Amino acid sequence: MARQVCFYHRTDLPGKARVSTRKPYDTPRLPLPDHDRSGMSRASDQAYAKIRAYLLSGEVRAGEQLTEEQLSQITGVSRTPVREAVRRLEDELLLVRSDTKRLFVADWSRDDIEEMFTLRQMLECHAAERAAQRLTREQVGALESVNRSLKAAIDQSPPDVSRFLEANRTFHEVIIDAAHSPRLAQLLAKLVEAPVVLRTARTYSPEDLRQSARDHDELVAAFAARDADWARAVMGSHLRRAFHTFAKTVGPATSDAEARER
Amino acid sequence: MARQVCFYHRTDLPGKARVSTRKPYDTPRLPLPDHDRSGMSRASDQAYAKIRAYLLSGEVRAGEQLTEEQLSQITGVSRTPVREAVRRLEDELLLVRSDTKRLFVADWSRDDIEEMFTLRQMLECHAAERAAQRLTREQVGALESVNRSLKAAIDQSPPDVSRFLEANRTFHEVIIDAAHSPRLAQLLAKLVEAPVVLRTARTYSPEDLRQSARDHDELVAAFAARDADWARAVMGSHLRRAFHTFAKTVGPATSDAEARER
DNA sequence: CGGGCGTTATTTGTATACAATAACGACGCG
DNA sequence: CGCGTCGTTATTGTATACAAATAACGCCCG
Repeated sequence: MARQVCFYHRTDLPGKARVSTRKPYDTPRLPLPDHDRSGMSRASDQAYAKIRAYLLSGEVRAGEQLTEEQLSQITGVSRTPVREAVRRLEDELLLVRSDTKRLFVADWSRDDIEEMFTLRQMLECHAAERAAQRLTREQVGALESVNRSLKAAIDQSPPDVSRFLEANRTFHEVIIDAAHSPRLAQLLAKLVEAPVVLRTARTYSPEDLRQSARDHDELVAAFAARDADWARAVMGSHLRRAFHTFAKTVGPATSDAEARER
Repeated sequence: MARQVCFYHRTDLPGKARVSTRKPYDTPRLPLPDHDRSGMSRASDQAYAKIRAYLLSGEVRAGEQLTEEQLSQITGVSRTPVREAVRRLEDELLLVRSDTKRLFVADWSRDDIEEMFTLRQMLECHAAERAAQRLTREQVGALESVNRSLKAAIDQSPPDVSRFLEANRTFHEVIIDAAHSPRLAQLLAKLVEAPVVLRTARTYSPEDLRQSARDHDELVAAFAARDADWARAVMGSHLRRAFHTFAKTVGPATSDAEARER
């Protein structure tokens, strides 16, 4: 049980030499994204949250230029933590830099969105497959419970969309966690974050919501049966349909040849 | 053909109001990783390159703690660009932060490596499939040419490993480019970078190298035939074998249950 | 009227000083 | 002797000033 730790040795090139033979701080093998980090205290985290909220608020249009100075004033912190936050948002593809390092609000085309959904599907199907082989009874129970909450949100009138989205997010997170593939989780985090921008304009039809709930129920059934193939298949159709309901609100498809000219 | 640009409007909350109706700088839709960026001029880029070289040099051991101050002295720039560089290296999983933000050299377990190869295989098979449908005649020619260089590197005695690695890298890059999926490229970049750390200790058997070349030849054949399934299959076995030859030099596999206790 | 060129102003990049946080070590108490 | 507590030191985080890069503007010339 005693996790093997990796005793460290400070080479201390220019500073004072010092060797420690005791267990230091903590020695993560591979630390993985601070997924559940509660550390929202630091200025850069606040800046991140505020800028993100600003982008999702619709006050700012896709393609618009932003400056670090502006963001610094919006967030109330100096440019240093703003730059940190901006880097994270670039990583999530909500912000974008031109080749001369000017900052813009990302503008997602329909093809960009499809690409994103395709990748997400590929990775999340894999996650579902692995999860089916690894989920504990407790985790399956958690999924059921989350899904009850999701259905409750739908059954309200009007449906509580943000509660739905929250439950949906949690549902998928549990699966990804259960896949026990930290880097998979890391890659997915990047993909899942991005399209949230677009949800501002989204309207959710009750039927879409109910179909989602049915998909989740079937996923739970697949997990309970420990049927990896089933889980993968359901996850695949779940996400692919999600793309199409999403795409209906955007534009028609572009051919690859046209897209290449952009 | 005139790409539609998104004229921007500076809201300029606190500053001077100003509206421009002319095309500004440049308006990237989604800019995508500065893959080919020649911009290695800035201090943060130099810091990145130097730190990376330092990590690969073997002067520093996995699990060892580093401080921004040390890296600042090694690179000769101040902590600000060092922090920037460190963020990039964290992203590539060469560095790692503890939950209290201390910085460590990443320590990859065999399972970490397998996980990484699995993800890479999934994504790169997809890339090969797409590339088979999209590669131009010129690109196929480029692959052939690169592969000639790769074989030349092998046929030297002793084989020129770094030239081999360079050609190999280029070969895979051309395929990923041809897949026309910028976010796929971005995800793969993250995965491909990491294991390079481990190659310091790697010895490449001539037979492994030759098999790689044969795989590449078969890939080219699949591309020339525009056979997406073939390309995907060859890429899959190519990468899976790469993992096993890689793994032979590391340790035996760990069971998932054991791994969970770490 | 339009297009190139130098100047100005805006924006990003870097250095440095300082603040906040976390680890270490010593001390004191049970 | 173990273990919590507190002061010290090490390390990361933030603010600010300044430097470098680059886009905007006005000017001149064709």
